[in-house]
Amino acid sequence: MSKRSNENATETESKSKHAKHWSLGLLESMKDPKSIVKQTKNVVVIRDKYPKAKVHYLMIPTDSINSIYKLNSEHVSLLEEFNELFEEIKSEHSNINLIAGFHAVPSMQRMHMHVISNDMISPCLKTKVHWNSFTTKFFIPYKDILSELKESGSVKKISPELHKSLMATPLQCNQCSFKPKNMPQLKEHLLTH
DNA sequence: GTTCTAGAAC
DNA sequence: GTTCTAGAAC
Repeated sequence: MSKRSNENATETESKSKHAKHWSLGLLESMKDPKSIVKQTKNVVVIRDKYPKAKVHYLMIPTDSINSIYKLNSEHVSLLEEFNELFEEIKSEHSNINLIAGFHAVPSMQRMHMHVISNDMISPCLKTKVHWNSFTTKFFIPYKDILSELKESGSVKKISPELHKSLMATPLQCNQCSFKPKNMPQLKEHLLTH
């Protein structure tokens, strides 16, 4: 079958004017019982649709907060609830190293905190951008966001130049000094940890 | 965010 | 010739 006819076959759902933009996907997942891991009045925890490690959850506020850059001092208590849920999740995964943080430049709408294991073993981890999103300063630890919010009442954006340079960071294992030549070599190496 | 694929890198 | 990466997607 040609590529063109493939596109036509799914045109109704993928190309119509009413199709939802991909960046709104988290709002759909938040409502999907199959994605939900746990839920409180203020927060929903879902499984990442394309996990980049053995454990990869997203913690999302029920309130319509578009990103960390919309946070103000009144959201400190929300972030403190995030930490309580993070501690709860850690206690449910006793032998796994979990880290919590935010992407400096998120692609998906609705503020979301990544809770991810440091093994980084997953078929969905494919590109240098994936890797650098979790292993460079592009990944802002939860505690950094909380203290910046407490100290200045908001979270400052990074410059496009810094964004570009972080994404271009040479590959470096997150658990040792190994510097892989390419992604396949990195993925092979991760299996040895 | 993912998919696809041209052309760079090997 | 095959593997791998990076940029377009209307």
